[in-house]
Amino acid sequence: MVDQTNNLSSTMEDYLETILGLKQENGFARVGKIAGKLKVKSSSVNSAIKYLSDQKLVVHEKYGYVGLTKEGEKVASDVKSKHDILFRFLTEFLMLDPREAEKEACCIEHSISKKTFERLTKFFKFLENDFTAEKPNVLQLFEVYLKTGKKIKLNQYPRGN
Amino acid sequence: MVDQTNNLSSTMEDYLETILGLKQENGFARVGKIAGKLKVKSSSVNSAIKYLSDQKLVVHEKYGYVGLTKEGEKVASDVKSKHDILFRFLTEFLMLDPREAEKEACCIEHSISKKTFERLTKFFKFLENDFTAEKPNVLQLFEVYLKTGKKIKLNQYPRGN
DNA sequence: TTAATTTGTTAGTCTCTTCTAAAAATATAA
DNA sequence: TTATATTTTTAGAAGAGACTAACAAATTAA
Repeated sequence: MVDQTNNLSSTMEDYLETILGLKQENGFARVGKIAGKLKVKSSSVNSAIKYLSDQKLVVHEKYGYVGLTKEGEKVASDVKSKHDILFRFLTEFLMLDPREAEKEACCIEHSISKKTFERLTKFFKFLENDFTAEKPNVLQLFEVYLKTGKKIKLNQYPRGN
Repeated sequence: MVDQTNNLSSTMEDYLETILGLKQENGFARVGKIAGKLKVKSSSVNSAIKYLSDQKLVVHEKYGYVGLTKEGEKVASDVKSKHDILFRFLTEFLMLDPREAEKEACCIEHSISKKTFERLTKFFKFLENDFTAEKPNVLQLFEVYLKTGKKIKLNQYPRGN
């Protein structure tokens, strides 16, 4: 059993997440690209990688590719999952501008608990496919409210679309 | 016009928020109490206060009370507003344990934008008082779903309570 | 009013994360 | 294959924010 007390700083989580992202986009990650994505200098990436290697979250041979260990990949994809659900929540539910939502998800992703993540996930499951007898779902009604300030009743909402 | 570019770290926001909280609870704030709330040493509070004084967000005479300037109070109560709406969201909506929700709100409060705050606020306004023709509202249905995993239809929900 | 206790301040250190500048390795072009 | 350009690494410095330890002021008890 490996030490599961992954008490990583959000900075380090960002590095892992970025490495995962680059691998998914390009098939590989390297120092310069990571720096570019995170808008830091390569030397900062280097320090981070050194630390993450010591933590057995990252593998890296000098001047070569940067990879994730099994453990590192788990951490990275957990963070990414949080990011994604937050992005959905901010765009689909609160109807924020995707660009803003993206930035904001990046911040919040490090702060939410597993439980909150699960609940948000369940909430989207709950909303999936209308389950009421009526057509319009909560989101549609909320959208109307945001636009018009009017709380309409289910039976006032146009049917048959 | 004062410089509104209050690009404060979350640490500094925490100090301001704590000072506001203590003033509301006890009528005043002082170094030791702030340290206690934030679980840091008094010397750390001192450094923070020095910085916040320079920023004209806090007033402090040696060995005396710590107060907020108009500007400082605004920042503090903005953060508190974010905290409160997040707490509501986490407890009332995602139905998280209040203790967990409290801790989590403390983290997220520094990451959410004004827009997100506004949208969350509007969402609660939107939910206020049932506006559908039916009794059960979204929250109640979601609660049932969380507990039973079942998506019930409006017309299957017991009436007349 | 002096002594004891509590509270606040100062000085200096440590960790984290960034940076710059310079050196080393690798990749590309001539 | 040598020269040039790019990328990576190293070393060292800087800032934010925490800490400890020692000192100073204020408060409380004798």
